[in-house]
Amino acid sequence: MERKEISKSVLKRLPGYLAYLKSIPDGGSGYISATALANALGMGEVQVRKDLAMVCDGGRPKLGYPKSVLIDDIEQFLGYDNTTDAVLIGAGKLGQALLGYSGFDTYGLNILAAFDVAPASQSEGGKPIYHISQLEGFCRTHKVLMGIITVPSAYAQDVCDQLIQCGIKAIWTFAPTHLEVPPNILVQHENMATSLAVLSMHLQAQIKEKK
Amino acid sequence: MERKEISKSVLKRLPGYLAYLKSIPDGGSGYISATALANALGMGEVQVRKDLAMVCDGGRPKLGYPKSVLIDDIEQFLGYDNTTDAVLIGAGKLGQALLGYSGFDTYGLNILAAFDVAPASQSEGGKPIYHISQLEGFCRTHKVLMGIITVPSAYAQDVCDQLIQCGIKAIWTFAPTHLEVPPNILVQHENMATSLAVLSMHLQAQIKEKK
DNA sequence: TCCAATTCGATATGATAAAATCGATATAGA
DNA sequence: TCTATATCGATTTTATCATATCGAATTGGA
Repeated sequence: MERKEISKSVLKRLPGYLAYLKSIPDGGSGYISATALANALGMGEVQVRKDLAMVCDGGRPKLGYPKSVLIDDIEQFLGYDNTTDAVLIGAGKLGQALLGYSGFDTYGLNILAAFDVAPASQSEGGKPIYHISQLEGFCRTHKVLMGIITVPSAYAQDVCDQLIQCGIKAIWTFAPTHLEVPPNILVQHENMATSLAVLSMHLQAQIKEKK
Repeated sequence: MERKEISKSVLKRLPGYLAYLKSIPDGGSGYISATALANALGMGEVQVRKDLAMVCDGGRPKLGYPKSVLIDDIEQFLGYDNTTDAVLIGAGKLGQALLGYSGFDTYGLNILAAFDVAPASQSEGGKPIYHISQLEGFCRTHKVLMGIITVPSAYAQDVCDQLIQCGIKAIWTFAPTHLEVPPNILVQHENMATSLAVLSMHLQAQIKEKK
């Protein structure tokens, strides 16, 4: 499957398909249809089919797609097959939670080490925690391209600048603040505030409705 | 400002404006223009203006919006002024990190307690951790409407069903799996997998480009 | 062998969101 | 007081995404 331009919205749905495909047992025909996937995940079947067509070819009428091939294709497309190394800045509670989470390797993410201004606990979940001053040296020698920011908002921009200085190209931030970066750097906000906004809006609507 | 139908994409941008507005010092004219906001956050000025028009009226030509009024209006719109109570299920590392995070009260979220099958540490960051069997009683007495799921994927659907049983109307889940719920329940995925997908896609493109 | 059922793939339509354009208004400075 | 300018607010245009429709293909059973 050659690589096409893909829209971000398709990209964001792919992990969902993948998780579901992996969750169903191996028995049965070994085939899965777009229709079945759509029903299971509560989506439109056309959308699923179009999404799958982006990453995989060889869907057969009446049968669907071979499950194992489909899984492989999505994983390959998402880059789960070759791991990317990352560093994490900010070894607070959230930082340590991420550092200790063992599930990232299935997504092809490997957090090499954490950095902090006060590296209290030396090693959390097998991963080392260094002083922030060692960041640049570490990134250069390991050719790290991704940085994860879990520091308070006030320091996020500082850390962000440092990471870029170290040659980082992609930043995953949990700080609820805007980060100013050059155009070739990608910033992905894990924005809890937006999620909460959506949720509380829903609750407000529900409460209002009841009156 | 009366409440209109608002699109989800607008809703998701509002916290960003709010965070920026709060971050700038109080000095100056006390006014902020949509143009200035757009430049600061790297967005189109028309979009910002339209978004603000949804939640606030009284922008004045040549000056912009009064900053303090704007902040209040957005906060009120997002429901940050009246707190919503929530329970958290799964007191693992991530669960405890969320439980101990003190920043949620600024978003109007108040996590009352956590529940787990094995409530090892009794009380994390001042919040109690109970056994899962006490969930329903607790939710009923406190009239809790929001649940936060931080259990492994395998148990997520179970927990989700229990929460709905307890009268929960909105669910915030960190488990990377699809949840089946009745139509009146809102599920908000904090989907780390999708964020990673976007990031790793960017890195792949960058690496490819360099060749 | 033939037919019905199901699914794929492509095309067309519709909805939604972003961007551009334009006139109106109020402010600041001359 | 008058004029130039910056900003708002509304309208229109464009682009993007989601949904619906239709024909082609293949399988499984009659």
